[in-house]
Amino acid sequence: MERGGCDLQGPRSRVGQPQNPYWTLMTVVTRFAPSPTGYLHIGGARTALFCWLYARAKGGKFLLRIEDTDKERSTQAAIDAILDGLNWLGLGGDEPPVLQSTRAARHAEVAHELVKRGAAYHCPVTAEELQARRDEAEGLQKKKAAEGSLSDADAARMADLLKPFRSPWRDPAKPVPPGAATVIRLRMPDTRELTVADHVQGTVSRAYADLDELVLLRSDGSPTYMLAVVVDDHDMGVTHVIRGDDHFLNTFRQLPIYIGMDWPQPDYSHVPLIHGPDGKKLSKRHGATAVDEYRDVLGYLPEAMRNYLLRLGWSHGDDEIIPDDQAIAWFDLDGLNKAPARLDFVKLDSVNKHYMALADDQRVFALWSARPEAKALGVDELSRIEAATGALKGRAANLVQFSEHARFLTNLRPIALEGKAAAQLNDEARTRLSTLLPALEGVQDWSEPAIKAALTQFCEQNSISLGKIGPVLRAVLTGGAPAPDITLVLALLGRNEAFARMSDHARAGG
RNA sequence: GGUCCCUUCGUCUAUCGGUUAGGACAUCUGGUUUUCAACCAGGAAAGAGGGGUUCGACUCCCCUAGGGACUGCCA
Repeated sequence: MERGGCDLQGPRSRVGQPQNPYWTLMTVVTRFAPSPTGYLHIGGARTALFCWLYARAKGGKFLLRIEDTDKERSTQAAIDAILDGLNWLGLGGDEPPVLQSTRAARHAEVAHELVKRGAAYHCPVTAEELQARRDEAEGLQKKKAAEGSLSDADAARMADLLKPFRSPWRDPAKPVPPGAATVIRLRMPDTRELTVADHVQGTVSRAYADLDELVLLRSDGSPTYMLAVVVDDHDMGVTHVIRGDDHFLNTFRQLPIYIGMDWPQPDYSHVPLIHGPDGKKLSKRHGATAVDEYRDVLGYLPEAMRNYLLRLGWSHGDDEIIPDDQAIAWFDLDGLNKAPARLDFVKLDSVNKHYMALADDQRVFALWSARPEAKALGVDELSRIEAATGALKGRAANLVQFSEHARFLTNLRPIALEGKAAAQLNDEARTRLSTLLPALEGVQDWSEPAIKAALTQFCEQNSISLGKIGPVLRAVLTGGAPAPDITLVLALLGRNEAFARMSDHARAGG
């Protein structure tokens, strides 16, 4: 092993004096480092959750860093959207977010230090030259695909081009032409291999010879991502890097920087990406990739999202419902799965339903009232629904369904009868309904128990079961919309609305 | 093309050489019932394929197939 990698025992045996106080104290520091490309991706949210949980589980710190080194693509709006998504999920950082762009000078300083130490060198090879090399390789690949085979010369040329890049200027004896614009390039050894002991991916080795000599500092003096992550992680005292496994191979590119600077290496965990229900990498085509859609459109609760996302790729025996405190107590890196998991909205629904039922009535109502369908309603209807929230929240899997379950409380008289509800309303039923009305009119206190008592009494006096009147009542009151217990429906609608709905149909039938 | 990774019921997963391969969601059947929902009971449902190693393999090794990541002066 090339003096690095990390062992599975936790923050690596930091040989020498730890240069960072956190390591001295063995305090865990994790970070989530999104690039501001517009919104918080659901997969990123899960990664953030893992980082957050691990920090909490170990009594450490969870930090945020915005990777905005690409100024072209970074906007304040995107940064705000990501922070907003994180905050909604309750995954705010323990310190204000670090903006990577503000640290360019420090990055450059490290690049020059690496040159001084011989771990990197100035290189005048241009991006265009490199691109030409890749283009030529691609051309030969296409030729091979088209013609089935290649001449020996072409095959050799292609093999050569496909090899990891080695600049002629890596040889210290070869002086850079005076005046030439240069980048600072990382020097990769030609022999030996690097080993990473990743908590998720296991112990994986890669030959240095398979690694490109990547650019650390661009010709304009700005740092590349590969340099910036390492410097920032080091300076921020990050002990545990938990990130998407699309970065796994990048680890092998970054480790030489730690080695060149003689910095202790962090512990790595590369978690698999989330796939769509069809098993393909999650993309916009699948719908909901941005977490704000889960909140604003799909109507899920943040605690449900945390629970669901946690179970996607992590497990603790047979446990499914894992509230935050339990998650913090149980979370560990070794419970993470290696294979990508698919998003399953049906399961998310069931988890969310659980948390909706537990949630405070006022909170559920407040969340629901922010939705567009709520904004279209009048004051009476809203207060009716507010009063019904406790009875309705446990019946819906999300706020969209909550709307559906609350529909019977909105004013739509005369109620249009749907499907089975219409079938209930025959002449006999109308007549019975008409005889019921006076009995209910006698109810002084329009409350659920009083209504129930009146209904029971009515059934006894007429020697019928509730089954004879219940379905009809339900039909005229709700039109077939989902609704709870019939006495509760009467109570929730309020005396006036209930009678109005009943009268509409009682009279119509004579 | 190269390097690396992945593969247990439809889905998320348990199992860490010996189990009737367990749980959850979904699904199906039955029950309860004032529609839908909820609830209760029960059922069906899995180790990608092929070779090894072993007394014994879902577990270890190899090959194949399928999927994925990386291969930028993007992050």
